[in-house]
Formats: sequence, structure tokens, C-alpha cells
Amino acid sequence: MFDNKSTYGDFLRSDENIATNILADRLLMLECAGMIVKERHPENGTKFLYKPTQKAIDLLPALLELIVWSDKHERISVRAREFARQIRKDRESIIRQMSAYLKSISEK
Amino acid sequence: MFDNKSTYGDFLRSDENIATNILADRLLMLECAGMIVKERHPENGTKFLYKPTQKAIDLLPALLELIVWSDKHERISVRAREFARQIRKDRESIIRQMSAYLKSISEK
DNA sequence: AACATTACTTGTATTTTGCAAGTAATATTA
DNA sequence: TAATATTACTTGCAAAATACAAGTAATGTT
Repeated sequence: MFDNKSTYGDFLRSDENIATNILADRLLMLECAGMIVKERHPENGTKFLYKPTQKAIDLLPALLELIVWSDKHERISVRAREFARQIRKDRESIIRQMSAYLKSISEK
Repeated sequence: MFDNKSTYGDFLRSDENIATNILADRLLMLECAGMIVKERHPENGTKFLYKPTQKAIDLLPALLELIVWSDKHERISVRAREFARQIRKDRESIIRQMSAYLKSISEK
């Protein structure tokens, strides 16, 4: 939701270094829980797109608060620190902007 | 943090039904992570008190957002629903009140 | 002195995870 | 068009985490 990652390969190659079987399992769980929907990629037949549902997008306020918390209590990246600063400055506006953006890409 | 539970026995008897060894393990992890401190109970020598640190109390905003999310997307208790309503109504005031309360009991 | 609470620890079976390897479907290249 | 490459998985197995049952040590109560 924060890095515009949307395919199995995107998730696999991200920093978390998750195992292939665990990733497949998690994607299925998230789909069953109504947090993501799986669709064919419009430009590449080998790929699938995993899009967040409104239920997932609605977690944004909680996630933003966790970023603010991390900024206070953990060592995080410069990029995350800057983002935390913005959230503290104008939380409501960031929630509105990001929700609208995520909704727009999930409707494509 | 929401139910005033503060001893090993309190946690053990709560709804989650955690195993004794897992609970002991979790309490140690939380203590090592600086989220709780362990102290002797002032009135009962067999008991220990586990108190949240400021680091834990600072998670309150994120936790409250999760309660609001749950109210929208999951089936929760009447009590939790009423709490969610209050949070939506006056979030800042609830954070201030609860933080102050948790800080006061953690300083006893 | 015996029994009860409380907060654990220990042993073992079950479940989950992590790693390496393999497979099926589509896309690209020679 | 045949061979190779991508992508999204699945499968098998070892290692780690969890759940359950039972036991122990320190303090408190009768």
C-alpha cells in the first residue's frame, strides 16, 4: 500500500524476503479475508494483480499511527522519518489523499 | 491496556486462552523490547505487576484506530462498538484521557 | 505444619515456517 | 516454430514456534 507493489514478484522481491510458499499462502488468506482481490494483469498474461479492497484501505489510519510510533521509538529510514513528520503535521489530509489514490488504482 | 489487567494470572485467565509457556515467553519478550516493566506486587508477595512503559502507551492511537476499523469491518461486542463510537466522536480527548490514566497507574 | 495461590518450567505432540527444488502457463528470442 | 525466459506458483523436508499436560518453587493462608 505504501510502495505501489501489486504482483507476486513485487512482493517476493521486497525487503521482507518472504519465502515463495508463505507468500502464496498469505495472498490466499488475504483474499479469503476480503483484504485483496486477484485479477489478471492487463498487459502481461503471466502476471496477476493483487489490489487492496476498501477493507484494507481502511487500515490506513492505524498504519499511519504505527509509522508515527516507529519514528518515536525505533530506528527507521530517512524516508520513513520524513513521512512521519508529514503525518504529524496534517494527518487528515494525508489519509484523504492516500485513500483516494488507493481507491483509484484499485478501480482500474 | 484496555482491561486493567496487570498480572500473569490476569493475562492467563483472559479471553485469549494463551498457554502458560507462551505467556511467560511473551512477557519476557515485551520486557526485553521495553514495552513492559516487571515489579513485585505491593500487597501480595506471590504476584508480580506488569506495567506498560511510555513506549507501549504510545501505541494507543494505533490501537484505537484498529478498534474503529473492527467496528466497520468485523463483528465485535456491544461494548467495543460503543467504545468505537466514542473514539470517532472525540479521538484526541480519548487519547489524552487514556494516556494520562495509563501513565498514572504505571507510576504507582 | 499442611494446604492453597501464583508464577512459572519442562517434556512432548502438533502446527507453522523456511529453504531448495520443481512445474505449468504465457511471453520472448533465435 | 522451436528453444529459452518470466512469472506464479507447488511440493518435500528440516527447523522453529506453538499448544497441551504435568510438575516445581516461592509465598500466603488456615
